[in-house]
Amino acid sequence: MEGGISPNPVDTFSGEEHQAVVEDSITEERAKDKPFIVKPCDLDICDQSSLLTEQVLEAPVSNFGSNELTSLPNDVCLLPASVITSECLQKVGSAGQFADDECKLGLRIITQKLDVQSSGCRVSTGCRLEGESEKQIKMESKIFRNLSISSRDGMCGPGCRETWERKESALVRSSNSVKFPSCRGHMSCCSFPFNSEGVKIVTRDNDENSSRRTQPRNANKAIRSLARSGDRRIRKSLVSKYWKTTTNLQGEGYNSNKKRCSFPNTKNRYKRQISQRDYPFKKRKLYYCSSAPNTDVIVSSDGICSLPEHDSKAAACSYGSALPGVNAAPTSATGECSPSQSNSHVKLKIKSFRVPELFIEIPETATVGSLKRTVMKAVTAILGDGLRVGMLLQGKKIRDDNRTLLQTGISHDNKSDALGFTLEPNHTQASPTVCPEDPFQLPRDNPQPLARISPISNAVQDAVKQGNLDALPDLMGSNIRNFPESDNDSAPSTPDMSLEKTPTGSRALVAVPEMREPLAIVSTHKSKRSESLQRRMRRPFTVSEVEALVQAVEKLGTGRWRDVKLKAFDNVKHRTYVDLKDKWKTLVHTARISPQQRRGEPVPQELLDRVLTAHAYWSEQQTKYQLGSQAAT
DNA sequence: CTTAGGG
DNA sequence: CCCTAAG
Repeated sequence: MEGGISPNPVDTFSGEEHQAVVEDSITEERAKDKPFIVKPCDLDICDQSSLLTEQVLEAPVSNFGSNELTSLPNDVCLLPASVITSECLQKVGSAGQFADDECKLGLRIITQKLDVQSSGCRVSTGCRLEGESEKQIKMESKIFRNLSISSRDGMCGPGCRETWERKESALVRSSNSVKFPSCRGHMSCCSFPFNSEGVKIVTRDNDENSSRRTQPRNANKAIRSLARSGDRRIRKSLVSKYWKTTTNLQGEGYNSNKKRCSFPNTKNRYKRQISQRDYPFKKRKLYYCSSAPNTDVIVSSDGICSLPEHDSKAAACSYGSALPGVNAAPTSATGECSPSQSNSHVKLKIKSFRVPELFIEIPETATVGSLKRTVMKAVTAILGDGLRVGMLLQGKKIRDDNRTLLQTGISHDNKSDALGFTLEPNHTQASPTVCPEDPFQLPRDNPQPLARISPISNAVQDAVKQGNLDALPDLMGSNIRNFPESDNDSAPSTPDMSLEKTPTGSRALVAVPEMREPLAIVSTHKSKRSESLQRRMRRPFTVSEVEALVQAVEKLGTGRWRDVKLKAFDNVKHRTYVDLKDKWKTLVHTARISPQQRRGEPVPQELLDRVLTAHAYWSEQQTKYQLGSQAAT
């Protein structure tokens, strides 16, 4: 677990001095219900020639209690970890707008934790800076520091730990170079395709493993095409979610990190991307590493109940207004905190939310200002959409908001760990925060849940899939159900409970008073931007799909994929005509090889025969046509 | 945007 | 599936 992780929080600092500073400054604000202090401050590191340590830790921190930054409307926001991303960033973001139009805004998020001294605690603070535009800024010795405090390891769930481990990634700024040792725990990859002025920002999906692309291709079309058409879309990619500066630039921590991190030669690719500025950035699977739920949730029958009664109710209600219907149920035996009603109530304790990460990839030659701006853009872009809550049960995403908890399988006697909550971007909201001329701004497309989950086979998911299923052509017949097990693309359209819809949703989260482990990390979730950068999820063709394809091709031929699409796969968003063309290609290949060499779901020989037949026929037709046209000329 | 092909 | 060149 050492992978780039500093076992001792203090290691990330230059010494006890800083530790002390942090401690002191935090003490005042320390409060259980105020795990975080989010405060935009006028931290202008641009003119500093000294180590950031001072500015980051002393100046800002000291200001917390002194109201020196009263110029900002929301200069101090106390927020629980659960909302660090949404609320915090929003606050910060909005404040930032007021703070300084010159973009000399320093965003600082300090996590307060009571157990700083406890073993396993890690202290770090996030410093997100928004800077001037292209102006080259000299800050030879500036350091960005990421600072946050985690709780005791013992209190952290797996996900939590991972989160913190990744924190180790640091950004070290020294001399004229910016290093992004983005080692993230066990993750073995980091990429820093820095080249010129390009900047990439990508938010990494926590569930990227599930290799799911949320956005239906069609939905992306506009964007993609837009991008393709040579727009000024700037591609941002991932790099490191945490930018930390270590006072000891040459410190072991840094070096070790550096060693551990390989810097894949993404230069070429980056170059290409820059030049094209349009195509989805191909994220490597290496990035997909986290599969843990975003939250540590305890659904208990053992009396754990950290939510105030009203919150519990609210939460319950927001999950489908199911409980009201269950009236006769007796109070759970262990319901110490159970509401005074006779219903069976599910008691939830959301220990914390782990939010998605924000990766930023920026050339070493980029200016500090551009980096700041980049971060700001990313943050504001996310903020614009707000967040919504997602829910996982047994690792599967629950999309049907209308189901009752019972129907979904959540009952008062549920086992813990079954539930998971996620904060997802809520793309239904308009975002007014982004500057119009912002070159980094991306079009807002459909919602992109932060957390992807693996195929959902649950009945709960069926409803979600309806859209696609319904779209299937009748020729699919009864095989309709065989279609892509998980059409996650439909997720966005699912009326997930959103913060707006569930008045108590966000409030409840905020209300959690005893957040002992502020796991929340300052980061942005995946934005539309990244969406298009992600590889689509693999969706093997089902037999029925193959049949539909074959049938369509038999009739239309092999050169009219668009028509094929329209005929047999219209409304099947995730199958593009290119996909169909590719599939036909593979079908032909499959049909030609021996059955033993075939992989995947076996395609009935009958279909393969038809494939060959149709292929031969249409090839002949094409040949004839070509010969004919040649003769004509 | 579509096609057609290579990767 | 992705990415492109071409049309």
